[in-house]
Amino acid sequence: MQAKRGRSYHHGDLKQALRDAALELIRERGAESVSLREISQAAGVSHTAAYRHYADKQALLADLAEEAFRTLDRIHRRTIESTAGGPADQLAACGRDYVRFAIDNPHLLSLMFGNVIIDWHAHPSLVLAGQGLATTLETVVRAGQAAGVFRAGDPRELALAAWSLVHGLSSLIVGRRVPHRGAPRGYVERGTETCIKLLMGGISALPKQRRR
Amino acid sequence: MQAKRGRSYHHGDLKQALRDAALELIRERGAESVSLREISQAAGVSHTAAYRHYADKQALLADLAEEAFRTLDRIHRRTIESTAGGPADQLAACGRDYVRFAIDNPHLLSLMFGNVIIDWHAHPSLVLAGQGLATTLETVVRAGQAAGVFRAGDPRELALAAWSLVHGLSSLIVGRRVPHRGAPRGYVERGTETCIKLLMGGISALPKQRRR
DNA sequence: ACCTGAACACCGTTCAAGT
DNA sequence: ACCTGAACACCGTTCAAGT
Repeated sequence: MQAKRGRSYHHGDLKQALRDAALELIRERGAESVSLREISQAAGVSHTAAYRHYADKQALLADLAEEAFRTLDRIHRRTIESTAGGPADQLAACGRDYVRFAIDNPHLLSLMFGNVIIDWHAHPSLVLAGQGLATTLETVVRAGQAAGVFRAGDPRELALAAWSLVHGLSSLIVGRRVPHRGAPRGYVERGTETCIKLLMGGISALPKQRRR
Repeated sequence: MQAKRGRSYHHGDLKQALRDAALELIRERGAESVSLREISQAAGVSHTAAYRHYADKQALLADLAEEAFRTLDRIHRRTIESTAGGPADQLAACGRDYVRFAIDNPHLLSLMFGNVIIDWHAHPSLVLAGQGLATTLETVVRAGQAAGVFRAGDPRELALAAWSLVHGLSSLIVGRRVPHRGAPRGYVERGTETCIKLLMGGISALPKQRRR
């Protein structure tokens, strides 16, 4: 976490200072409402200094999105590690993690999945970080199939279905398409559990009577 | 479709001309990349003329999003009407409609669900159009429960789960988070069917052995 | 090597003025 | 009533210049 070179410039590490400033502003108001100029100002440099470290504004946003993808993936992997009940419980726990991450970081979810970053393919390491998230889910699905608790089929497609469910719910909550405030207490929580139940019911290899 | 007043102004109906021009530009390049000035230019008026008909750019975008919500809802209602096999088939058909709409109109889906429109609550008729979409799905879920083919539970939560699944898939496809081009032929189609199957497996009231 | 300041071509929005 | 054109305060980005 130290500057790689001397102290011949302002911040020791302007790139990290820009990241920090940008992340804070985006967390508050969303990437659409934050300009590169005010990020630079918040980092204490002139409005063109960022171009020494990023090709353009998109590159800075892509860097932050990449970090967010890796953070969420790390949360998933830790949860998988610390959940003892097998793949079904692990997948359900990851789903809850995902929704909680979205609720706690709504503007980050938009950055990761909205089209703030226009040309996704222009940022290969971002693509990789996104694929990492998908791969982790796929691993759990494969484990569940191997254990005979998840139904047969292409694991990538089953993982996609699981991802779609929790991502769709997160996206609807964050976008306020679903009553959030002003809804009966615990509505989001119960909606999440209903989604998880639907996922478990749909992915399970066991007949319905056997479960729970 | 006629101008409500005389021909004392350019287009007969500038508001509609603005809508048309905006919709075409957004379909091509996405709302984030289209300016109000070029929409006005495409409609053949000065860059401030739009303010006679919309409070600001957000209001124009909200108008288009509202139209898109109503279009998708109309598609759903027609599908429900023309699908004979009962609520399960109707819900599955709506899911396929939803994903197809997203693939055919990626930039519209972003407009409807991304955070291009910053203050969702500032546009009450847009909120209503969005709720209409949810209500239609809820109606099918209620019908399925009444017929005993869908499991018991709060129909709003079950409808939310169904919506989440197809919306999440659509959103991942449109955002290119899931291999689209360059993927094995029919990957999206098979992924969609896997999602629908998961939905049906999760929402069904019947034991697994009885289905299909 | 790293940062600044002026400059350029754009934005969204306002407002007085024209018909 | 409807539209225009100048003006304002912003953008992202480029580039010559400073240390």
